[in-house]
Amino acid sequence: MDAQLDKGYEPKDVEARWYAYWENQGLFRAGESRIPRYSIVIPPPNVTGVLHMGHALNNTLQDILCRHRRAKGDNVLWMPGTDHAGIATQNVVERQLAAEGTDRHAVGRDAFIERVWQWRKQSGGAIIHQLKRLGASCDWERERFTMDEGLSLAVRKVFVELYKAGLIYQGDYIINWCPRCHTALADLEVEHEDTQGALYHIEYPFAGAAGGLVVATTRPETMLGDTAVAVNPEDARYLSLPADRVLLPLMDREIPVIRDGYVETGFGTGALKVTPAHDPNDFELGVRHRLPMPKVIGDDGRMTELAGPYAGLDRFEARKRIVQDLEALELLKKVKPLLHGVGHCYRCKTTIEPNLSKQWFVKVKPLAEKAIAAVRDGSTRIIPDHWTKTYYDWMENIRDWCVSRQIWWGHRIPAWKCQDCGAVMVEMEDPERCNVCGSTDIIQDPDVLDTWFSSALWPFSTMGWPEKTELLKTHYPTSCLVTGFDILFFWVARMMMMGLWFMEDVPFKEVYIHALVRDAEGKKMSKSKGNVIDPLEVIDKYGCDAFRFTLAAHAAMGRDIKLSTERVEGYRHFINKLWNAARFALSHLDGHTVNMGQGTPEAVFDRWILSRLSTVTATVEKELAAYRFNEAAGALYQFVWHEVCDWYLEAAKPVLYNGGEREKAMTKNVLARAFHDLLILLHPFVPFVTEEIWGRMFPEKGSIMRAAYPRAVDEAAGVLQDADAEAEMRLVMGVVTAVRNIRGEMNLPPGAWLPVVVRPPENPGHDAAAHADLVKSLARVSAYTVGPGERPRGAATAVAEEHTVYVLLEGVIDLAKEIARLEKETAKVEKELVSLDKKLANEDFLKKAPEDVIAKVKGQQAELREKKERLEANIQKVREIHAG
RNA sequence: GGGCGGGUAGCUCAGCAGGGAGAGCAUCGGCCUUACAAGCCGAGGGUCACAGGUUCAAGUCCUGUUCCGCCUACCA
Repeated sequence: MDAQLDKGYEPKDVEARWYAYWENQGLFRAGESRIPRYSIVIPPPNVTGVLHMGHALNNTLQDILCRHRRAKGDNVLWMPGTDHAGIATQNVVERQLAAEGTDRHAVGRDAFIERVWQWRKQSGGAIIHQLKRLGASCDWERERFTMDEGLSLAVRKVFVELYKAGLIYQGDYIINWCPRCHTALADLEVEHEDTQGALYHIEYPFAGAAGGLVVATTRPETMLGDTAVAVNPEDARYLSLPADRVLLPLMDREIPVIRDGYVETGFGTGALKVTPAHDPNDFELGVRHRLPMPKVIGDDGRMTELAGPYAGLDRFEARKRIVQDLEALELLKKVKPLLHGVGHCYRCKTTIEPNLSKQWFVKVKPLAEKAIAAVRDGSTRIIPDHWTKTYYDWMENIRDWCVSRQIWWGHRIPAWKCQDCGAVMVEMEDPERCNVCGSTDIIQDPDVLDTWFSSALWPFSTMGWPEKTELLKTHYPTSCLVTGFDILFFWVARMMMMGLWFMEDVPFKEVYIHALVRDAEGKKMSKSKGNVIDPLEVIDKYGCDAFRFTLAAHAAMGRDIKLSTERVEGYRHFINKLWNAARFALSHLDGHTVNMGQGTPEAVFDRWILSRLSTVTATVEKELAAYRFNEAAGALYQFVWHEVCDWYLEAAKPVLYNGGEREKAMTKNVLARAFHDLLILLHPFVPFVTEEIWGRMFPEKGSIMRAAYPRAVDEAAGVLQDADAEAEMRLVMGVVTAVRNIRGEMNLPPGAWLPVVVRPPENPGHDAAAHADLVKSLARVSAYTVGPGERPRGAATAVAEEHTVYVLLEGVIDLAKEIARLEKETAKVEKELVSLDKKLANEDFLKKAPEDVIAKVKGQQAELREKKERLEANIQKVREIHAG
């Protein structure tokens, strides 16, 4: 491998090459040891899915955690896979069939399912490849699919056991029906959207009396299925009515007027038409008042034969016709525009039809109780904490979960019904005859289970449950779940319930809920808005590492990420900066036998960078442990760019170029050590570029993934921070910055070498002269004099770290300009000083504030006073010269 | 209706346990200084949404107001 680096970092081939290498070397494989172990199960993307920003963020964060723990020596399992996405996948294949001019009914159930498997084989794995492009270090050899044999067995066992425990039942209830997908949906799967509709006021004439009751509805077409009109028993308007029955218009059917406290007197007319088969509340009323429940809207969204003259019409067409007909009969009294929430299918956006139907339900209360308790007692911690409340709210108000779906692709419900005696059998083994009457005329329920039913088992079904596998023993419960809040209820809550019930332990110790990725304007990305940014395009254009670092750097807790490609571009600069720093380092390290552990560094900048390195190591550790990815990324960014590149490399240059052999070797050791540790720290965030640099810099060491993680604290040496080195460097940097500042403000030619004189305070903590060479090279100083004495003539002045810095400019200096500059600086100091003086003049402050705070403020005050005095003295001097 | 999050520099956002307001980008000035112009060196820029309160001290804690976003809910 060539040790020289190209001038710019070219991610493309680097990424492909290293990913293949990692995979081939088995570096993502989970090991056997139990302790310490770290495990995460991936939120399985839909098998139909393509990688979007949500996936990219989600998996980048998981990868950072996993690579970090792996580097620290933990046995890491990152379990990958996909779910079978029942409805979505079926839709895909049905579209294929439609294109061929056929449909699933013509093809038949078995052949259709065969087609789905075929599709999955050909194009179902797309997202897995895309996750690899992202650098995800999943243990791919363990990849699972919710329709795999083992996971299907788990689903069956769970269904059978819950059924036998009385926690799964079948019944006729109102469910959410998608007429397009032709299936029931769970309450969660309905998206409510405010829609501009209308409130139609319709008169139902009294039976055998004049006048009528006016009801108000947003869905006039449901009136065909009305079996009552309800009013509030307290409603003064309706206390006595001319008749207790009304005539249902258009249907010529008499229906009763019932009285029920559910009806709001304030809404509409206070009279509610009751359609038990097509509205959840009406259904409740229907049950309470024993009303008939005719279905007038069929499963295909068309009116049924019970809809009389409207039979066969599409539900929306029927609405129009009914409104027209009512108008003609002069029974339509009013139409008022109304903005109201309308449910839509989360898969196809079709308007949901509440429909009476026989479905399977999970009785979730008993499961939810355990799930609530586990979070309350801290067995599982939700981060950030405020989601805990949302979790409780939902769990505490949970309603039974409709799990049957009228589609073909999914886990078939293991229930058989005897056609002779009606007995229902739910068993692990397919029954051959009725276990009550012995009849062989038994039929399996045609429905399949909600995909989320199988996803709920993911943390243990992927590890081989119901077998008691080694993997389960080692890695369940998992350490952490990383996910977006959009599936907190769909998935997280349900995993908690199932995990606790079947494994008798939580599925994960911690749940980290991350933000949503939005577009630059803060809008949710969606295909229909056309504002989606394709992660793969971003990776192609800017490189995977730049993209990952952008995501990590913006993954602040509890806040959404507004992503734009400009930002990624900015972080590409960072990657390039790192690359070029490494290029520089390599040009000096190449051929040098590095003894990183040998010798004690002497040069102040060497000691300083190692001290800073230990600080950033500790910071990364602390922030990652708290899921503050942005803080960890920010600390690394700051360190690489503004400490290593801006100061360390520049400080090291004179030695590296012109130093003696011994000091050169020492600095090279430190340079190598700094990169060694830094690359390891950065690797979880930017795996590719770090591995590439590592390979060139330490070719004998193999993959960076096998390297020993740096320590923030050394057991033997204790704290690795070097306070003296840091203080000395602060002084050097202060003087250098002061000189540069003067150079800039006075518009001096940047190339010019300037003489500088430094007047130290009476008791300087460190000798400013000690690092004269450093100051000279960093600030382009020709002659550097430190010591007491008069103010030099014709000098520009600055104060740094209690030292007065004079840049000698005799002959060139514009004295008026210098006075202005110093006055500006003084004003700044004064402003700060005023607030400190005020604070210290306050007796309450002195009495009540903690001592360390007072000491700190006093110190600051003294420092600023000193600085102010020095500045003022110099203004005075310059004035004298100016005047004279 | 209920809940949650947010309003800090021109933009995007940090600010974790109250103690001298920060970063990146953008802007302005100066530089092709032998790792990097995807760069270097400087500079300017904020009534921390508004109003009260607690405190020696509030961007940070409390109350209210307002605006924005999201989730949730059976007023047809």
